[in-house]
Amino acid sequence: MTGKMDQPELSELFARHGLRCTRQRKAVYHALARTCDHPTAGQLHRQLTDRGQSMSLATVYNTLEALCKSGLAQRLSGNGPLTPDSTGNTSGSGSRYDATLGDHVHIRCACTGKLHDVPHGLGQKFLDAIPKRVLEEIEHDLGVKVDHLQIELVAKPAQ
Amino acid sequence: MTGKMDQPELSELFARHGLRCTRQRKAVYHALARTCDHPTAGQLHRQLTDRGQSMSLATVYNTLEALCKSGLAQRLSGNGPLTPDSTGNTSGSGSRYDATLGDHVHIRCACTGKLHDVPHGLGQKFLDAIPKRVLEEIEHDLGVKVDHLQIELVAKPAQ
DNA sequence: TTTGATGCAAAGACTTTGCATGCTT
DNA sequence: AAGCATGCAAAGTCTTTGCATCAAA
Repeated sequence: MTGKMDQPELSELFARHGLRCTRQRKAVYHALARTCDHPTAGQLHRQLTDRGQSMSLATVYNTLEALCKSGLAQRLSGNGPLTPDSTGNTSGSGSRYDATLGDHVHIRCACTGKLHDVPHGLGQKFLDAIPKRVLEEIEHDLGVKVDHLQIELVAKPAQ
Repeated sequence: MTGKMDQPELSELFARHGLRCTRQRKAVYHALARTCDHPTAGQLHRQLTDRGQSMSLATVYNTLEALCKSGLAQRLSGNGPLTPDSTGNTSGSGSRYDATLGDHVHIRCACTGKLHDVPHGLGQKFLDAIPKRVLEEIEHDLGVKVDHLQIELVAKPAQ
């Protein structure tokens, strides 16, 4: 799992991906890799500055873009619901980011727009059920090479 | 198919969904239902005004929200790539909208961020392959009710 | 030392909102 | 006639960019 990531490993990881290792990048990557919810740039920035980390919002954006370009993170579909939630937070808007590599399944709350990982075992069952044959057929018919899947279950709390 | 939608049908459809039938709403819905790519609000607005339809961008947004709330359209995950394409268009940014009801599969170009429907037959094969059992297991374990799936194949043109 | 990252602030894009006016029902 | 939709413009977010400064390699 990517959860436990201490300094030396991180600096190696960055080096392997051609990224300089700075305090800010370590902080952003660490914060991203540690959660299984999928924060927006703004949420990450608040989270980090609340913990005493000083860094500018622009740097969070730049860092996230660097991480995505180098393959250490991915940008997910953004838009949650349009309206601010009861606490006044506009929690749904803005792109969300994810440091988990490889295909996995997300679940989005239809009410709050929050995005989470489906626990690995369950998500894997889902992915395993997809026949490669169908994917190949789609690739062939449309003349494309499928790079990865993005699967989202939109769900409400059970009644 | 929803493609062929003329006036009287549209006014009935709106009425059934509790929406007033105005020139602008007909235009927006018609434009949305007619394509299988998934335009942003801005793209729709440009498309409509280019065809001589006069309407404000705010109305396009308001109309799309009304359509979504009444169940005639859905908002899709927005974010394509961050950078404007070669023609200077920032084609990827902004929410995309879809007038097709029910689950279906999208394909997104990893380069341009453009979103399209996977042709119905192929998409259906994909969806049919998902075992209900796994979905029920997820619902049970997480205590949720899955409303719908959002599946996106991120792909590049075949080499 | 060289090169790339950061911070700040400003610019830009996307989206929502308030209010007067007009149109559907 | 009543009430909702429209248009406009203004305000609010979210995101990117330019440039001077600073830090990693």
